[in-house]
Amino acid sequence: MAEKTLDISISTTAEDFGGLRMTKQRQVVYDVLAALGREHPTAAEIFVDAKERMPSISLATVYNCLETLTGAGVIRQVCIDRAAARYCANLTPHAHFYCDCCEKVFDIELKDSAEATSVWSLPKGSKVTEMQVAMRGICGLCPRCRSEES
Amino acid sequence: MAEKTLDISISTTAEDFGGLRMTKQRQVVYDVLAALGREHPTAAEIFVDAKERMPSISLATVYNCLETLTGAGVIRQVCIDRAAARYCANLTPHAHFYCDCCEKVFDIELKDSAEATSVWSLPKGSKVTEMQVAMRGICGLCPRCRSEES
DNA sequence: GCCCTATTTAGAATAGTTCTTGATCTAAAT
DNA sequence: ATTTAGATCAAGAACTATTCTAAATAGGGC
Repeated sequence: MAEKTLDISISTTAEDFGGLRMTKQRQVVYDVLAALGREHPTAAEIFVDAKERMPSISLATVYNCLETLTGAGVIRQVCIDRAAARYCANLTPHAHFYCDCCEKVFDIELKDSAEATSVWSLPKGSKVTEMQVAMRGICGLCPRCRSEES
Repeated sequence: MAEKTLDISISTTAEDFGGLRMTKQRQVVYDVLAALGREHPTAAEIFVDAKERMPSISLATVYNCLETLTGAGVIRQVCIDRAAARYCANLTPHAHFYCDCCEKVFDIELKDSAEATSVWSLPKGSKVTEMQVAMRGICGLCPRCRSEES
């Protein structure tokens, strides 16, 4: 599977994206996250992989980069309960499903032409800028999780 | 506003609820949370109020009680990003809205006859046992937040 | 190349939460 | 009433994820 790094590196290497520089460290952090695909790694996990590509990088920098990239809207932070924050490069509107059985985090896509906020009765005049939807249960995808169902 | 403590104290004081004892401390923690209504206090905030009713109570006990009550399904834990966990005694299916302007947390009810998961394309065979929906934006409810809108 | 500022590094500090230990309480059995 | 076993509590230590701090470094504009 080719690494999905082009989106960002072509358009922003050594240039600005939203007023920020795409530094080597930020590029590495983004690349690592994109390479991990749908795995939703934590900062510590990203740090391990980033260190392979750039041994001098520090954990604080990984945190800084993740914050910068999140602020720039290039990646998303995913918080499930109070566990360590996870990150993903999938920017389509989607929810997260944590499987109690296999302990993985899955992306759940929005149904065709559905609107994530549509089932909620929001007060008039309110404006939603961000939405995080986290579900927990049994994914039913892997054999073990299928048998787990009562 | 009368304190909404009866639900639990009548049925469970000194008795079991789900195999657990409703101890004085658990009762106090529940009462404090219920009395705070829709304010979504943190453990530390609950601790302050609980100490007024029972000066000997400790923070660790507040944490223990909150965990126990959450596990028993009597209250809900609400996590928004990585901020301190908040708690609420409102058990109806609802989402949370954090207002960036007034920094309050509001309950958002489900629309009539709507299903919270209905907009998401869940994999076949999956089973959702819990769902947390957190929105962030401007509530538009108080005057300041109304003027905040562009 | 030099200067200015943004960024990085490493480690200390912090906040929220969990863990540990011994004390206390409760319910049930004696 | 006493004993016993197990659950719960209090206090503080420990832990974890994250943020902060200060000094070093890097990169773009001149």
